[in-house]
Amino acid sequence: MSQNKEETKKTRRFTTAQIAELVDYMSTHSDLASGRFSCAMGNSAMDRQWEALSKILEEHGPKKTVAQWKTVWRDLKCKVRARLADVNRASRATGNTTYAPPLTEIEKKVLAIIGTASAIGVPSMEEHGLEVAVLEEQPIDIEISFPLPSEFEWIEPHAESLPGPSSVRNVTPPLAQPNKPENFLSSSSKKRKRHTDVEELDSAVKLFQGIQERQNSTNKELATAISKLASAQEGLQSVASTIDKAVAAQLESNNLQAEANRLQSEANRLQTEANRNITALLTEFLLDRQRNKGILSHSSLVATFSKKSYSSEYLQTN
DNA sequence: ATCTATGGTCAGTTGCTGAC
DNA sequence: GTCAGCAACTGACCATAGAT
Repeated sequence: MSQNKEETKKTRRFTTAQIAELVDYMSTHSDLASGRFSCAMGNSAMDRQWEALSKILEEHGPKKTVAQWKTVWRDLKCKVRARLADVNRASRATGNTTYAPPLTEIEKKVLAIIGTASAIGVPSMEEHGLEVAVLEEQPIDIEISFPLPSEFEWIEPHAESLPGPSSVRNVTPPLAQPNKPENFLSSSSKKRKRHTDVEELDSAVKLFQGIQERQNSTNKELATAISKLASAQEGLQSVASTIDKAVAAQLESNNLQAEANRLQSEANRLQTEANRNITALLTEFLLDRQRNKGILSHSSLVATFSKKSYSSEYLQTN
């Protein structure tokens, strides 16, 4: 029993220094914070970053496994969202009976990170033209992303469920709501509290801006690499075209060589046949001369050739 | 080519346990 | 008593295979 208890013994608590280090690391590694790498081999790259992060965190407190640090990060994000919900709830409450302490610097940083990663998407996957909207609307987006009392809820006419992540769908309609009386939220104290919330979130947005600037720099490097790759591909296409032409020329050469070989073979055959005929004629001529006792005349030679159906033209041309 | 079902993975949430 | 640690559960997303 005690052994079983020893197996399930919890590891020592993490320190504030470790949390600060964890949040700092996540603020500069948005892909890791969101858990989604958009590049090839994304899982292995993420594992390597988690390993590197766990080694960094070991230097500031108790040692934990990568899985444990993943859980810590997940729980941290969840708690920060809950804290922000508390702050918003307190700011909306009437009667000044509820109080929620303002967000700490660490919580603001976490909010900036998860705001970029889950509320509005991963910066590395941003679309053209999205940047301005993100920077300007981020505070409002977070401000209104928690349940409002029923009298404040704005119902979209013919509202339909939208596809996409729940975090996106939870984004409530704009503050300027049509057909709603202006004085629903018009008390001065509520305005002051809201203003304070916006100021707090402004600092979080500034953190996000820093992250996004780094991301933009990375994107520029990526674009340069892609451009180099494209020029290299053009060079390869030129080489491939040259190789195609060389192959076609070689094939044509092979065809011509085959035709030449065929003609040579035909010529050899004709030459062999002519040699054979000439040999036969000479043999017969010599036998005739032997029979005529050495008497050789031009008329007898022509007669011999004529008998064998060979004309004088043939002898002249061959 | 498009649609649908299925399985895997991961984030978020909740509730309980135990360290501090 | 507080809160980190942990397990279980749920839902969203994605890739893939099979059907149409």
